[in-house]
Amino acid sequence: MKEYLRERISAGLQSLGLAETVTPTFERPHSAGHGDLTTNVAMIAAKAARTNPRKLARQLLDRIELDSTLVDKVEIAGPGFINFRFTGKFYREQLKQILTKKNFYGHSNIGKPLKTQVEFVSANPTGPLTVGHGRGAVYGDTVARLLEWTNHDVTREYYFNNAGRQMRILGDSVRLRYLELLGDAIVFPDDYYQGEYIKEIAQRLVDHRADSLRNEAAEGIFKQQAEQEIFDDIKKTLKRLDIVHDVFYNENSLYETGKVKEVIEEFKQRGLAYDQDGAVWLKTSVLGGEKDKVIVKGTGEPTYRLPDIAYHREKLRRGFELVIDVLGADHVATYPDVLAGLKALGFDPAKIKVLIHQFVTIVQNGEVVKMSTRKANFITLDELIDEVGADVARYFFLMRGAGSHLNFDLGLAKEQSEQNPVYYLQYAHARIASIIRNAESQGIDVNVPADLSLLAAEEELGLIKMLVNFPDMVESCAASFEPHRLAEYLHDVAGSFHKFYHVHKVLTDDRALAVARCALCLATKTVIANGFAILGITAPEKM
RNA sequence: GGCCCCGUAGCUCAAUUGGACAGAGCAUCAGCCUUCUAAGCUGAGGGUUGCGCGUUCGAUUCGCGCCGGGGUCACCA
Repeated sequence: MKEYLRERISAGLQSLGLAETVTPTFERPHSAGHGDLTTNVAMIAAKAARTNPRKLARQLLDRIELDSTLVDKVEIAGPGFINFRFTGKFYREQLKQILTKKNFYGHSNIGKPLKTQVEFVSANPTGPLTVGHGRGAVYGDTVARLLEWTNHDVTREYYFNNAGRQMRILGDSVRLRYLELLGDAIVFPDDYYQGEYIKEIAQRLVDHRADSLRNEAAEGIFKQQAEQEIFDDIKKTLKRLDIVHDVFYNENSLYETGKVKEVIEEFKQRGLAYDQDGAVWLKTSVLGGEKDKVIVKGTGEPTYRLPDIAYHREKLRRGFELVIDVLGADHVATYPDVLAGLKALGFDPAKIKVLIHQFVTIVQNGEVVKMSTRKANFITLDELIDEVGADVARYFFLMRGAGSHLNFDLGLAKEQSEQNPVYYLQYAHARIASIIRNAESQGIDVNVPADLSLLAAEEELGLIKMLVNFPDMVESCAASFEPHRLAEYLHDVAGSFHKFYHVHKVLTDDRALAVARCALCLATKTVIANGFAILGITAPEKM
């Protein structure tokens, strides 16, 4: 429809000699009184046309012809908006599309499919996932789902590092707890992992291996055991939220295959790296950065920058045309160096989109809880899911924009879980399912073609119009990586449905009308279910 | 101090990416179940969109300057 109007309006502008000044755009007015679609071309072009917007709009409309079976009414309103209202026929056709396409309604083939990677979570296996990780996990997964619905080929990837200082400390933390359980007197350093889970891992080692590990090194069995158990837990937690990664990429492999070394060599060859004070420096200052940065320390160990650049180079070498990194706000400062480094190596950084989500502030009993894995001061994602369930947890993280610093009051989340917005949506779905069951038990065949022209009431048309927006909604949410707008939209759909439900009885004695309303119910159910599929929320048949 | 996010109803957050009267939920108050699920619906109150300039037909949205909160600026990841 937009395409049709765009073509018509463009033709009109052409004949007025204004085709160069403006390309028409259309949007849905928020007020129903302003029609179904609106354009502001007349206001934008008015200056160049040396006339006032309303006059220009009039001239424009006089020069074009519109298909009256699609467009019911055109109005010039306000400062110069042109409002279009579509015919019932047009909407009935759209409604049929929903009923025909079912699970696929909202899938779009627009744009060329890109081989896409979404990297998210990527927490090192030093402890359980926290509520803080939850936001990135759910956000990343939902962005991946949106991209799948817009026909991209998506790989979900988890990047981790099982070497390095933190993992060494993790292994030694387990070793000390193990010795403690054996009755040895130990000194447990403050900067070691304080969590209970460390003791549990140590306990299992005692159970299975008794005191046979007394002289083992921290980096051996202790670290391995910890890594494995913690990783298993992380995967289990993610699975509860219906998040499954396709690839777990180990940072270490970049060293083993010589990729890291290659990158250093190449930087040096290009004159972008140099030795100084025993370290290797990258000339980030000539790549747009403020100052040069160290990529290999005096100890011979690289800083995070180097493997990150090597990793992203591999991403692009693996053929990904779109690479999405989902990062927490604490990583904002890290990616410019990585992108600059890639550009210097001859890769196109525009293929990489970095999505930053702000932190979740945890509030408990009116106090802000500072989370730290090492200090074991955290609320785990598992605890949250135990309390409120996976659907509420997912919805909670998705209902706000990624850029908002959201406050999470755990007590409130528990209290409100019975009255959580997600139930409002699920209730609409369950309600429809129930109506359809009743219809079938009354012998109404809900699948026969209905006379949709019977749906003429305000609440019916309002609902239909809402439903028809779904594909556009999916597309624009995917394009802007903003799942929260889909959540808002579904909330509105549910609202429209509940209103319709209260005003009109679906299963009336008028059989033809009942069938038509059932069709509307089924279409609504489809849109809600498809929206839930994108958000990763279950669509209950009963509540 | 430099850079990045944020500041909207009592609280938590939206606002179609510059559009028409700034909207939801929670909380408060008043109504609606002998009708398909009341986890629902209807109505009321609640706002100088942190403050001040500017850009233009039009600003919550863009620019500049303040104020306040968070993050980040390592040979830590």
